[in-house]
Amino acid sequence: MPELPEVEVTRMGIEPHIKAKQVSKVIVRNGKLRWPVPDEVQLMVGQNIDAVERRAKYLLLKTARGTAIMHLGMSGKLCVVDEDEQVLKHDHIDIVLADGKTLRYNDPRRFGAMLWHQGDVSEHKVMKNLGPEPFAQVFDGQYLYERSKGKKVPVKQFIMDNKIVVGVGNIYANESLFKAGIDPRRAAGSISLKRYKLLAPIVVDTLAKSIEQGGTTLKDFAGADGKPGYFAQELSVYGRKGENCVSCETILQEVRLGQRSTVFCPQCQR
DNA sequence: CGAGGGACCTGGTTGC
DNA sequence: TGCAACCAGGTCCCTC
Repeated sequence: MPELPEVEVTRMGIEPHIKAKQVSKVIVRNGKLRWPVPDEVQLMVGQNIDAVERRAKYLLLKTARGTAIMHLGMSGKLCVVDEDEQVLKHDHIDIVLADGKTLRYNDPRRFGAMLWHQGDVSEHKVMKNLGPEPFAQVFDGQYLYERSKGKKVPVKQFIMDNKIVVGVGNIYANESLFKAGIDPRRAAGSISLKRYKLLAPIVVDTLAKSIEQGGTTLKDFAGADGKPGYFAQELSVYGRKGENCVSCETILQEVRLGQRSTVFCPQCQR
């Protein structure tokens, strides 16, 4: 998937095409996503899309009647196409607009979701337990340090925990820990305030830089306009197991933490 | 409560 | 070339 930068790049890409537009039809070709797509999504029909927001890796399409909550899972994509654009394999949902454009959701693995919520979205079950946005004021080294106290979980899993901070996926967790010089296997609770004060802004900068560059292009990500992201060129450790550390030339090692591949430099990261 | 693992899916790559 | 095994950006949910 799309990690947070990819979701934000998607949001920025689709917003100008769908904001303030009226929905004329919602076509659900295959509603078997992570959760069944509820019939309530039809409540969008006739409504205007008032806002296109993001919370964590969820995209929120707000209307007066309720909010469509969308998640891209591991392989989801949203593109704006003409209504009569040929339907391809895995094009599961169309949100057709009155101006002839369509927001089209494609997701081979179907780990993504489309849900509907009336009222305050932050109360929805997928939203209510989320930690702060990395770009929020409260997210800093002090915050991470306080939350990490007593935790034995490896620091990489700690920063990927959505209850701690949202939006830090596998790529950016690997990259941020490398830049901060922290061994991803270390117990979260054993890391000093000083090091968390180094790490927090690095996480923020890494995500921000990736957003600026249009996300990271991996197997199947492209922005809403179909253009690939350029952040992949910036990756120091992710996907580079067995290659040389960009800083000290040591061979990068891989371990699995929480069943996720974790690449690090045993020399630079302590 | 925390830690650990399976589950959900398809498709691309790797290795025999 | 064929086919099985393994891997992938996420996150929920179960058991211990």
